[in-house]
Amino acid sequence: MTPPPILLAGATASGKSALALALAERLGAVIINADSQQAYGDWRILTARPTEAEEAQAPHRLYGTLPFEETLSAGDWVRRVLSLLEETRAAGRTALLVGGTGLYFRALTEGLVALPPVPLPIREALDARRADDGLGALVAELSARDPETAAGLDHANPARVLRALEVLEATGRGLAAWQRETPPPALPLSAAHAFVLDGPADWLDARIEHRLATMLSAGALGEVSAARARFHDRSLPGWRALGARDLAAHLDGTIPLAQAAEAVRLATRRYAKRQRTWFRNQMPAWTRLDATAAPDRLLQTALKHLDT
RNA sequence: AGGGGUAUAGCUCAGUUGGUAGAGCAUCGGUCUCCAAAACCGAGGGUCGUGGGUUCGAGUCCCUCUGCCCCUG
Repeated sequence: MTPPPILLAGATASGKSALALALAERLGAVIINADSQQAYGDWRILTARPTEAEEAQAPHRLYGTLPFEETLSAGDWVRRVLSLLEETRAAGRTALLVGGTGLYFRALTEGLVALPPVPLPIREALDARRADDGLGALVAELSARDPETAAGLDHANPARVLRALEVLEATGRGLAAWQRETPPPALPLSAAHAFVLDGPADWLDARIEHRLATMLSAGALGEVSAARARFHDRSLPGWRALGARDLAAHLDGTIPLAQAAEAVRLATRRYAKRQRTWFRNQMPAWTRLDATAAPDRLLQTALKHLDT
């Protein structure tokens, strides 16, 4: 019988890739990416994606496959993961999902509304209206047409308001109505081993700083430079990777490297904070692993939890 | 050395004709049902460089000293 999938979440720079690799080698597992940015083919150094050498040590899936112009929505990710789970099960291997995108894990383990994709023109039209008329007008419209969804929404948050409207436009039904019919999760927590790798904030800060230096000396600027030459539109999804725009600005000659590096450091810290808040409050049932433990010890602890 | 300027939150700065201080960023906490390395919400924090003076009352006016910046020698 195939062992249940293992889920490993952790803030950026917490050391989850290293633990995942050690676990995968030990268990013969297939590592599956659960990180929105490491999916991009054009980023490797910048997103701390596993190196080719590391990828050679165990099978890696969903890394570096996404085009720069595209995004990997939670639904996209779950669909791809489901077929990969099927594949690993058929091969009799353990699936090891590793990443820092909390929403992906939630969609997988708690279920996601079965909504058809929203046509791009609808989304673009709403973006344009927001720019012209302002968010307030859109909130007013939503409140009038779909009061139920509007009632439970943060009216100051453009992303939420736009999402509610685009669903209404595309399907003729309100988001709240759809959400009542959320199907059961594809992979409930009870059918998996779920870990959160976490350590103290200052410990993580030091790791972030150190990793940034490593990235820069490993050629992060060259990577950004290549993207800069190919993708002129800085609003493309691929440019959302932390540090991409800051380093590109330095290459543009707009800001000195030290300033760009500091901006990247801050952005990364803020991101790590959001991740830790999510893990702390949205994933209470996940088993905590002490990220500050020595690698061997960390591996042993994880294996021990898997035995039971 | 002389002349001028400046000193307010961790940082950059606002503080109107004197009425015991604000913003942005940072920090901390939180939200999150598919653009999520996204998009948002909230909170804490300042003996206003030092010592004196004027005044009912001084970040705000006057003087002293100290630090920093500019100009002249």
